[in-house]
Amino acid sequence: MAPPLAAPNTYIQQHNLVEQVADYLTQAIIQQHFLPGERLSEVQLSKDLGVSRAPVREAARLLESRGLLISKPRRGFFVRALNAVELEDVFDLRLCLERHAIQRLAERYSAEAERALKQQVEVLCEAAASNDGTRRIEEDLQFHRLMLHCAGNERLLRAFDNLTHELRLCITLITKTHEAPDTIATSHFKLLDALASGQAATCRDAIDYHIGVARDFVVKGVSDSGVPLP
Amino acid sequence: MAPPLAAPNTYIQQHNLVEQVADYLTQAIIQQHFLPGERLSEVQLSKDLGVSRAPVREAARLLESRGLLISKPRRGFFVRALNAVELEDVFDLRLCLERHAIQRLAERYSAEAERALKQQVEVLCEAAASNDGTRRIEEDLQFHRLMLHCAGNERLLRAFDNLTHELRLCITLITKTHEAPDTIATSHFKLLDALASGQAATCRDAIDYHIGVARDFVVKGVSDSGVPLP
DNA sequence: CTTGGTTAAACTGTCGACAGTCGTCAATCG
DNA sequence: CGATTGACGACTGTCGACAGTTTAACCAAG
Repeated sequence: MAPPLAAPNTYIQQHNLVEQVADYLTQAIIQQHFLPGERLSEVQLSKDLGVSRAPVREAARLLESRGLLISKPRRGFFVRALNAVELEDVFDLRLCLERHAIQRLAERYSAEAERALKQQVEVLCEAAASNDGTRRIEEDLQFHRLMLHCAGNERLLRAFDNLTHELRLCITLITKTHEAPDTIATSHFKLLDALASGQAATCRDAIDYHIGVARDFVVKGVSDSGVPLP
Repeated sequence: MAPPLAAPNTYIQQHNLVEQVADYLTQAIIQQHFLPGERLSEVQLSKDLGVSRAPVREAARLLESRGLLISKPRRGFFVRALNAVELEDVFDLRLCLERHAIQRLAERYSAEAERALKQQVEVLCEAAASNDGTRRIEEDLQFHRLMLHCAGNERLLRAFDNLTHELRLCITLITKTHEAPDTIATSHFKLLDALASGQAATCRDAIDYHIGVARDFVVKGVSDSGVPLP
């Protein structure tokens, strides 16, 4: 998939224009083809994608609700730029959600859930060994998403998905940096061990450490590169 | 404010049509002028409100992102109907968020925050003594919103706001039932006491009990009236 | 060279219209 | 009599256009 468009109407084809435009915009933003703080022109996007402004506007509103864009009245839509405080808040909320999820999951841990999670860790390990930074991160998020799914609260999962959309805003900044594959493997197996133990405190400690490492990693990646302040 | 419209264009006046339509729809839904599961006709709404379909569609998408509406492709927008499981999930997530918030707040509890919360409890007590069921609930929610605000994580507050939108879906069902004013007062003062104690465990127990009571109250109210299943 | 005001271009917010699709209802067939 | 199919009607998805506002450029004055 290659968002930046030369000739009009290469991707957008038929129905569900809103969803297609939203996907296009999402990819373009997380791949930083649109920079944080940049203004998106509705007419320009319409021309580039070969659609009218209506689906573009609705897609933009969708992304606004996901925190990828912000709209200023009579000004248009801008790519969201996370500052340090907001990034801290995002990880704090992620900690909140995952703590709760791992506790709920521990209460109802099944062989089926364990099997699914182990399988995803294997997929993640395989991705971790590759050079595709984006895939590595996506599979990592997918593991956590699966964990929240197995926790059995769909609403909790939705909140997590909303959060990951914002996470992806600054994910490209860390796709370059490699984390050792075995580090990733052991770090996730520790979560599985904690779940298998069934101890609430063990689970909490495990997820606290896990998210803490991830947060430091992203914060470091962001501060190492040039970044925003709204 | 009285959403159900007889003559066209009584409320909607000038700019910010999307927001105005969204407010109108929100009020109409939580006051059950549109019933759960009911289909909303874009053209009908356009006629009633005296605006075109574009702002109606965008407002509907906004409410969809808040969980008040759901869209079925080529079918339109429908008022969301929460079933028992989803309601349980909502309160579980609320517990998750408020547990985290009260812990964070306890870590940074200031005289200023205490004053603001106490003031809101007083407002709530006054509302509790009144006969306005909706106001009673809104002031209750406002107290919790203030608590999350004082916790210092804007993203956490946003997640809570999203959740309360869904809560309002079934709030009208319990506005009729009275909870004794002194019960409401003491129940919230207990939260303040827990915060003042600075003990994490005390705070957690207090919020667990508080949310548990609220959940039982709503669940009972819902099961007492006729209700949904998607 | 800077600064202030004025004008023009570009853009957003909104509107009405058209085409394709889905649901409904009635007529027909088994 | 029940099921199937066809046409009709209503509605959504999308489009191009207009009006008001914001932004940008340009010119003139200090």
